[in-house]
Amino acid sequence: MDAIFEATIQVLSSDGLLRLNTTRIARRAGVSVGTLYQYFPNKQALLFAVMDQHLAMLADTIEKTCDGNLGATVETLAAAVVKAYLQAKMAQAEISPALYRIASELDARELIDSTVRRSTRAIETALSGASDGRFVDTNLIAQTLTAALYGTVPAFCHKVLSPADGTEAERQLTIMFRSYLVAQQRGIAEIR
Amino acid sequence: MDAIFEATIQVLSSDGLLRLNTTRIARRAGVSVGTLYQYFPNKQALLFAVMDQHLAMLADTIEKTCDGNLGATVETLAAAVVKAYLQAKMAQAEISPALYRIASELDARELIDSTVRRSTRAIETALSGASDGRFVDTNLIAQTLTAALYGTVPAFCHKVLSPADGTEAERQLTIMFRSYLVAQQRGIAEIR
Amino acid sequence: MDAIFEATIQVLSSDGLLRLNTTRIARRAGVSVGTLYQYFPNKQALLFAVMDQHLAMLADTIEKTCDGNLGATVETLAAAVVKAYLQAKMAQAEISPALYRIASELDARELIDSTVRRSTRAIETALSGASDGRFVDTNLIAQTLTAALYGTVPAFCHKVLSPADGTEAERQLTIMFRSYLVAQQRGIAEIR
Amino acid sequence: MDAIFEATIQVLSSDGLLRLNTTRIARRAGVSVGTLYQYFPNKQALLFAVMDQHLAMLADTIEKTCDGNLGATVETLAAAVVKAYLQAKMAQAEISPALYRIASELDARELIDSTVRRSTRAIETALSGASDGRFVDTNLIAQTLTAALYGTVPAFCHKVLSPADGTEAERQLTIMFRSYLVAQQRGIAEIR
DNA sequence: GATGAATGAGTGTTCATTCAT
DNA sequence: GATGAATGAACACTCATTCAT
Repeated sequence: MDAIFEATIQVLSSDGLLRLNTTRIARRAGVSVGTLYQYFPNKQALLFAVMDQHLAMLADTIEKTCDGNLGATVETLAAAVVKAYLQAKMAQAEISPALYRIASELDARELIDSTVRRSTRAIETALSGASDGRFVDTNLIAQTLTAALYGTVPAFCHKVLSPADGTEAERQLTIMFRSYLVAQQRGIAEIR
Repeated sequence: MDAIFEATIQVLSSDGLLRLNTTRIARRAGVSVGTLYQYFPNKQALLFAVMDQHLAMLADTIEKTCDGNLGATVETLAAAVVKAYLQAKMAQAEISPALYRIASELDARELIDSTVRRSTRAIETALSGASDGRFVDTNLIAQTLTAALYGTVPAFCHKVLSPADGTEAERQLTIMFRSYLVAQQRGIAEIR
Repeated sequence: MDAIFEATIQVLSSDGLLRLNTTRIARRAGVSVGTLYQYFPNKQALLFAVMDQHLAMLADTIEKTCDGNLGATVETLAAAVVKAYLQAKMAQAEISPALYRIASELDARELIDSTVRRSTRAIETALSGASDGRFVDTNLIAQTLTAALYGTVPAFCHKVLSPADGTEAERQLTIMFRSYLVAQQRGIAEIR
Repeated sequence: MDAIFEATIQVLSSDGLLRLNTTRIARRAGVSVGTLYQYFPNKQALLFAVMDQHLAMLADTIEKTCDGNLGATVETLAAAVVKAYLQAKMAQAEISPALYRIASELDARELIDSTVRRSTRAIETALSGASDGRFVDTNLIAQTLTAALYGTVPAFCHKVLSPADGTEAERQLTIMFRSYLVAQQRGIAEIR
């Protein structure tokens, strides 16, 4: 069962999306196709489940980080979120690129949206509760950060996956997010 | 020929990746499968060509924008790049999501990398030549901006595609890039 | 055990021949597949047994009716056989169409032949012992009646299943059989 | 194309319903599966088409015979219909039993009903126009004859298929139908 | 004796690709 | 150069049957 999850990732990573078929997954998992179909009604459902698990983990990570930084400064928050997200990604380094290949295969739109919405909400809440926070449109800012986070990291992917570059990526993203948030605060100040 | 390109995009948009087969593409293009195979050695090559066209256009856009802003301030540059990239994306609004679906299908890694590299180089050159520029690691900054640009926009995709939200996305991204660049400049100042 | 028989009929009636699989039968019968296979060596044997039961019942019905009408006139006999057969069929109205679907699935040829032979023999005996009987080829006539009986009723099937039409079918078949037998008797008379 | 029709019948006859799969049909027809699927959208459609062809031929036969015997006596009509139907069946001796196996596989109900209805209507018209005809309920009688014809012959099937027995079967059925019709006419006379 | 998870051969169907016309 | 019928390998999925518990 978990073996099937694991096998799906492995096959996807090593053989690619085109060679990802139920027989191969089953063989790699050390079971028969029949067994696979006893646990998942069809291929789509399996891929969906794998996606779901990964995305839920990412959203959890961000939520926990945000919850743990209520009352902190926005700079601290930005650093914490970037760090947590990157760590989560790197912990599943092999899975991640594979999943981006699945995502399109069938309608993960809903799934992704829900993950993004959870993260956006968590970040928004954290920004609202920041010790030094004050933003005109907290929701918009949260959306922007989420998009940048979820989008930029995969774009960085091959670089990010090696520890050294991961650290560098974290530094740059943190600087970017921090300066963006500060700019938005200053924006308010300027408006006043 | 261009009809085939066009048809590929259309089929992908309307029927999805799963129903994207050569017969359908040929029919939509108003030619026979045989004809299709006279222009492209195989399906992969066709998809590759379609991808290539789109990515080359994006890289061209960024290069032109960078070339056109040599000597400008980094703030002007940031705004110009964001604006140009978004405009290019929105001009091909229908194509874009379709292509992200293709990208995984076959090894577009190389193709994407080359596009990203072209853009990174162009941005790097522009930053070096900026009237107010001075950065410790211009290349790293250019990489970060490119990743954020190429990654964040698709993540924003469904929002970005409507003109109104497109404008908002542009504003936020511009703010983010500007503040990031300024922060990096200040970083140098602080180091001194 | 009887539950399995019952379940087979039910599944066949409600889900159709294509969805008739051992797992479904077992579940409907409230037992496990394993249990099913402890009573029947394979699916074929199960279907065979179900068929057998039904056909044996039909043959029994005809035999009993024939035995009970030894010495009666051929007209009485004809009426009695038609009535008995129709009653037996209608008593198992739901089963009957289902079984005709099974029949082809596996070699029920032998089974059906044996049933038909039993019925033919019973009818032949009854005709020979009829108070007013005298036929040139009793066996041929018995065969014809059996074929007409076993064949026509299913052909009538959807109509026959409603009581009203059942009565009408009975009337017509009785008339047909009676007049056929009388014609055969008259044939002998004419030959003399 | 006709080769596929032919192959379907052959496979059905020689290998049985259970071994009737598209691959086998294609191979026997001397084409590839792909070709088969270029002419028939799916297996069901193929079987349906084969059924349709056969049933339409039977209904045609009966209609033509009835049309050709307008104004004849009911006795002549009965003999003609039985003869024509048997000839049609025997001409396709191999097909016939095979098709009865298909019939149940999927919803041929409609198809069969339509054939039966066509035949019933033709017989009814012929009875109405018979030179010596006069029946209380022509439709009911036509229905009964159709059911007896369509039902009894297959029940006779293995016997009917050899010429000698075919002749005997024809004699008996003719006697049965003739006497049935005469009995119905007499019924009217008696009522008067 | 009962269970039901595991098996894997077998099925219907699709689709990239070829090649005779 | 254009065509599109033909191909057949490959896939998702089913289900009769087994066997360890």
